[in-house]
Amino acid sequence: MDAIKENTRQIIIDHSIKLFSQSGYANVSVRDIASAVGIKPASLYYHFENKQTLYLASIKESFSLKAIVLAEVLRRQEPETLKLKHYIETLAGLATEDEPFRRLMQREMLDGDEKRMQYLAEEVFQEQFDALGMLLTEIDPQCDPHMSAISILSLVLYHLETAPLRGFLRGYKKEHNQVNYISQHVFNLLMNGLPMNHINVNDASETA
Amino acid sequence: MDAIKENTRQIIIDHSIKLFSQSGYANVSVRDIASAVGIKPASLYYHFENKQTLYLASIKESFSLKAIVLAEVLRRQEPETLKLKHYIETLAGLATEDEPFRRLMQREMLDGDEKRMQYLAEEVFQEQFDALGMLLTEIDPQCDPHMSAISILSLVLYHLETAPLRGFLRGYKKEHNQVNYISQHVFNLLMNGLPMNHINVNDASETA
DNA sequence: GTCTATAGCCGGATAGAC
DNA sequence: GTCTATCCGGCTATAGAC
Repeated sequence: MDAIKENTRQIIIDHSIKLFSQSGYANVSVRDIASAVGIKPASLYYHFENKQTLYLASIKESFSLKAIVLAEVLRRQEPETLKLKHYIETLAGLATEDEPFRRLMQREMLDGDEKRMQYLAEEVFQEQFDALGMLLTEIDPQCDPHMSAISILSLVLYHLETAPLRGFLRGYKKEHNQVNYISQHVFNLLMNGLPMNHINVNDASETA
Repeated sequence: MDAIKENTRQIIIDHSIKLFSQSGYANVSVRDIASAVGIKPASLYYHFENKQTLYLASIKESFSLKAIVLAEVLRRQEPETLKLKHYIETLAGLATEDEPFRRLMQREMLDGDEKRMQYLAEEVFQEQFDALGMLLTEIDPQCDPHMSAISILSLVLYHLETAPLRGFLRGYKKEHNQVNYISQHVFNLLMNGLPMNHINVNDASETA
């Protein structure tokens, strides 16, 4: 183990991830970060050119760590549906245990400029997104892998994203934020849809 | 003909909604808003106590308009599955046509404090959320209405939320952001689950 | 590498004329 | 109701000592 001696630069990034994800870029000052690290603001500029550079470094770091884990799950040799189940569980686990990461993602969807989006898509997510799409195509050869992949992600992540609001909505239980409960619900939905009599489905296709 | 003369207060709110949803609370200055309206910053303080008050007024205004439309759909006398189909289409339509609204929601999930969350949950969303849950319970009496309702919302809204990133991911097509395409995909998923070795895409050819 | 000190700017908000 | 003028605090970033 040689990675024990963390340098100041890494410590700064760690604190930045936490602070930026909690409050967003504009609401975190260089003073805040320096204070959290335990140095003076001026010292920060020895390690990073400016605030924006530090922010980008934080995002990159935070994102690439998760990518590795998810890619590994998709590479396993397992039956498709089981692999999907494990993927859902892993995704829910990662998103739950690392809330800062998830919030950074949410913020990027709102505030990320084109360049950053393209960078994230191509350099970070593309590979696993394709892999997930391929898995879904194996399960259903006629599916639209792009749409279906996003649907998987949405089902898992949106539950966590809306947690602050859901807590005040009727019918809320603590289990609704637990990895197992969410995974189970999502997997069931994907396997069976909303359980119902499929007799009348065609009625619903007509439009006035 | 008395509603034609919009007062300054309303004009300020309209511009605030747009600006806040585009850039977020911290990134919009009182000067920006005043400039957009065409008045001086000081004049703004005649109509609103401070920036925070103006922000809350904007949110409330923006949210309550949508609530009415969705509630109406759920009150109709229709077969359950058809009602669900219409709800999905309406939700997708609202979220697509009013992007500022959707972005304000996203931002509230990230930055809203407890008080604001509780206010939104109880005063704005509770009623329709319950109604949607009841509809889902009719479709599947054994479902968890809270989880299932969120799943519906997630499937529709997450596609739009991730649009900026998806555009750079392989397999992306323009249709993926269209109301009909999203509605159809979500409805099919809910009816049949993932392994849809099945029916139509023919119905999607309708023009809304 | 980290500090003190400070430049220079932009933010929210107020006072008071008209 | 809207204006001009201004206060004051917080922000990013830099200069230069140690």
